[in-house]
Amino acid sequence: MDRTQLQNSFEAYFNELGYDIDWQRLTVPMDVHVIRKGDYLFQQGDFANRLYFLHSGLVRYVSVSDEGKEFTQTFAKSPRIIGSTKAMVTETRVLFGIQALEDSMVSSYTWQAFYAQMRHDIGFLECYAKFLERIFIVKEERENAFVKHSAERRYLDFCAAYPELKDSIPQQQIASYIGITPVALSRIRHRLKLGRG
Amino acid sequence: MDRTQLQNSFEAYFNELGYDIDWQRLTVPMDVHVIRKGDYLFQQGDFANRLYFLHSGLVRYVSVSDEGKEFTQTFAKSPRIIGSTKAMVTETRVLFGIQALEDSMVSSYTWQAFYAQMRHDIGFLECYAKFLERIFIVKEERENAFVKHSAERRYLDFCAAYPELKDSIPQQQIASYIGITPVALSRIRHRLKLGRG
DNA sequence: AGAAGGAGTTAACCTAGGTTAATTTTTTCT
DNA sequence: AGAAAAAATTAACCTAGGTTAACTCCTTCT
Repeated sequence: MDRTQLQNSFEAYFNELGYDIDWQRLTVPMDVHVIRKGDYLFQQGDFANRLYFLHSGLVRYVSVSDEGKEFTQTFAKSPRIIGSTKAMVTETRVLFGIQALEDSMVSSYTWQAFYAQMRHDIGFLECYAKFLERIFIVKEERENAFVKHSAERRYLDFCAAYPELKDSIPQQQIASYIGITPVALSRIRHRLKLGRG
Repeated sequence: MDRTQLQNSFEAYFNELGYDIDWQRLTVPMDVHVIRKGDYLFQQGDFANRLYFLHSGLVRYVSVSDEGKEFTQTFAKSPRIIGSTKAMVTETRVLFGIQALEDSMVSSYTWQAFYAQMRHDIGFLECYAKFLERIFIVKEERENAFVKHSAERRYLDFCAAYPELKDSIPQQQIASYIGITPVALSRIRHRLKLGRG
C-alpha cells in the first residue's frame, strides 16, 4: 500500500462525514504502522498524541485496572479514525491501549502538526466537530446502557448492534466489553439458551 | 437580566474557550427560561433540540431507568453550555432530563438555526470542537472510573472533584451520581468514618 | 409551635455477578 | 494428525451492593 492508496481510504472516510479533504495542502509527515493480530498499536500509559487512521482490520480499545483486569471500551472496524482524543488534545498519558484483533494497517500524523495545518480549513473543522459529536454520542449511549440495563440486556444489545462481531471474536472480549467476567457471560448464555429452548 | 447581560456571560464562556464571538451576526431568536429549584428545564423523552446556556444556578442531568430508578449523569454549574448534544444533533428524544438544584437562569437557541449561522465562522467551529473534546473527555474519564474503581473509590473521587457540592446537595444525589443507592452510600460513609476514627 | 414530609442511618435479608478451580471444547502450531 | 495452548463451560462458594423496613433527624410549611 503506497501513500496514495492510504490517502484514498482516508479521503473516503472524510467524504462520508461531508468533507472534501485537500491533501495537497497537507505537508505533515505520515507514518504507516502494520500491526499483527494480538499486537498493540500503543499501550495504556503511553503518550499517544497522534491521529491514527485504521485503513484495514479490526481493533479494540483495552483498559486494564489496577488489579490487572481487562476491560474493552470500544471495538473499531476500518475505515475509521482511532486513538485517544484525550491524549491527543491534552498531551496526557492514554487511559487504554489499542490491540489488533485482525492484522491491521494504520497510518498516523502528529496531532499537533496535523491540527496546526487543518484548523484553518473550515470544512475540516466542521467534519472534526461531526466526528466528535459522533464519538460523544456513542459514549453517552454506552453510559446509559451501563447504568440502566442488566448484563443480560447489555449482551443482547451487543449481539444486535454487532452481529458480525458476535461470532468472530472470543467471548471473553465480549464479556469485557459489556463489563462482566467470561464466567458470568457463560452463565447468561446458558440461561438464555434454556429460556429459548 | 436583559439580553445584553445574558450575552455577556455567554461571551465570557466562549472567550474562555478561546473565541471572540460576534453577537452582531447572530440574528436567531433567543428564549429565556427561569427554573425554580427542583423544576425541570426539559424531561427525559422530550425533543430538546436546543442549545441551552446556563447563566446562573446549578443543574443535574437525570436519567431514569425502566424500573423508575434515578441516575445522575452530570452536575453542571453556571456559566456553561448545557443540553443534550445527541438530541440537538440527531433530532432524537433526549435520554435524560435537566433538573435545577438551585434557582437557575437559562437562555436558549434552536440548534439548527444557531448552527446554520455559526457554521460559517471558523472561530466558532474551533471553539465548538474544543467544547466537544472537553465533554467527550469527561465522559471517557467517567467510563474509566465506573469500570475500574469501586463505589467507595468513586465516592472519594467525587468528594475530591466537587468539594463545593459534597456538602451542599442531598446525599442521595451523590449516590445516584456514583451509581449506587443512598443506603449503600450511607454504609460506605459509615465504613470510612470507622477507618479514619 | 406542631405537623408532615424529606433525608439519612441502621439492620436483616437477597441476588447478580465475582472468584477459584476442575473439565471439556476449540484453536493453533509444528 | 497430534500436542499444546487457549477458550468456554460448569459447579461451589463469596461479596458488594440492592431491597425493604423501622427509626431518627432535620427542614419546611401552616
